[in-house]
Amino acid sequence: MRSRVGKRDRANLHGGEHHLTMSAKIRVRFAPSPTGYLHVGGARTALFNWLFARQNGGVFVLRIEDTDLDRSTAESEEGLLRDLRWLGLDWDEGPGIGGPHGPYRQSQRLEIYKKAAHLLVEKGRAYPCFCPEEILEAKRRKAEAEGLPHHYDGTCKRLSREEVKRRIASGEQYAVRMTVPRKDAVLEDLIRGHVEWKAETLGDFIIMRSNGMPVYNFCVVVDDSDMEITHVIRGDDHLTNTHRQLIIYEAMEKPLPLFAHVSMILGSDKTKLSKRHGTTSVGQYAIDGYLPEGMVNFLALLGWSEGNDKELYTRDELVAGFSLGRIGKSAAVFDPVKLSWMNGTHIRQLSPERLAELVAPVLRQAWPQDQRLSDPAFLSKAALLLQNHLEVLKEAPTLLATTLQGGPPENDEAAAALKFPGVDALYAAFLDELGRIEWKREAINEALKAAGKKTSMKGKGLFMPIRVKLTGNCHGPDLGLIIDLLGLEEVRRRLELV
RNA sequence: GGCCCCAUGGUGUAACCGGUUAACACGCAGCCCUCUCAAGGCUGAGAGCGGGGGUUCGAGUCCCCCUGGGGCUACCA
Repeated sequence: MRSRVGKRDRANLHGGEHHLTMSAKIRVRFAPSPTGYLHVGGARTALFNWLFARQNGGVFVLRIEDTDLDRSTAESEEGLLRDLRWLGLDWDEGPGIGGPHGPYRQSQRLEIYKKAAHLLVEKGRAYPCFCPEEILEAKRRKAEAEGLPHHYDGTCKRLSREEVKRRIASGEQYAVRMTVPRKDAVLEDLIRGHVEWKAETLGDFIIMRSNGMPVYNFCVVVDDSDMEITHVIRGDDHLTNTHRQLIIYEAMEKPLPLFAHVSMILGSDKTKLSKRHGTTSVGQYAIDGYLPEGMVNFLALLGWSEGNDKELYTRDELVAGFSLGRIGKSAAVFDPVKLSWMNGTHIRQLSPERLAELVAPVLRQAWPQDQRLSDPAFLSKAALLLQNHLEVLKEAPTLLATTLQGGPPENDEAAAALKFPGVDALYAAFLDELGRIEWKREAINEALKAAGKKTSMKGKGLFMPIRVKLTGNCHGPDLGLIIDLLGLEEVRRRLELV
């Protein structure tokens, strides 16, 4: 299905001005830093990249940005990969897979950055800077106090070739600084449209630290360029970084990718989404029994819409319907209530067998001793009974507790149902009917009706005593399903209990 | 402070190049279905499109200003 070309779709076509599009195969990347868990914002960025790649038969690259050695951990990286896999966002190149543009961890690409930086110095687009951090800091403070823009003053740019050579030879430590051209920068962003920065907004900035480690903005450009990324789809927080990156691209004489800056996800109070707003970790949602298809569906609609009323999507439908041009500009509030609802709709779409598979471990954890929970037929029936009641898998034990365990009336209302006149005759009649049928759902319902007829009970008077006697509760799933699940022996046991 | 981005009901979104009573979904209320609870169906309340100026016969949609929120401003990513 082709989506019609709207106002914003047209913005896509501006890509023609850039060098790296049309003929080249589409290549996108998700580049998280392994300094924590995968949060929903990152997941949504990854999803948009993945959808775009899959839709266009492109390549989805996963790159680990771990140049901050202090904060990056292996566990964090593993968690990231695990959660991405859980969401079904498989990558074509990256950790665990490899690919022609590796390595895919920045910590393993140090030589590449060094080479690139030296090349820029040789070309005169960057220069060594010997200024000690403390002095720079002091100058910055002073300028700030006076309310002036605090840009690097260019001290080391004016150094003579000989002096530079001498100081390097003498082992002096130095950073590498970009020479920022006196030229305004322009970005045609696929989502934000035309964005520009005045030249004087930016001073010469560092691309290699004096300890030899590259700086983020530099790595990104070197890697995206090296990995032949055609579309950089990333968070809004990188929009202003693009100014520096544009300058680096130009200095390196590398073709530009297209950029698409996606807005942030906010918490209920419209501030940046954080732990205090509730669960933000994708891994936690997995543990809590959300479905990846529910999560993906929900995330896709946070900032994107096909332009119609459709809200419930399968993965394939998302791949088919997605377009960068229809991503909105404004930040979106993460609404866990709607996520739960949406997850529920996806649970209802599952086959009872599939739901049984998913819910089995949760139930077994709640009742490790219950033998019935290893019987697929039993689980399937349990799933049937749960299906309209679950929003999240982990609710299953609570919902099933009274059915599985039975028990005395839970409150006065339930107790009252057991005192309806003639209930003992009803139990007996019902058990009698049950005893002579072939155990099938329709037959169970027939038996229920027949017992009602025999004892002149119907409606509440018929169902409630049996329901309460069986489960101790006057609310719950369809009574026929409960009886089918429990089986004749168990039903008999519970109904005969005095 | 400087620069950049954003702004439709409580929330997510829709409203094609400006032109019907601003639509859909979540949530909320009610009704129907029903043994109950859900699910499902239906109905309703809820925004006049952050505020103010323009442009126009006509603006949520274009322009300007303001306000609010967010981001960047580092030898963090």
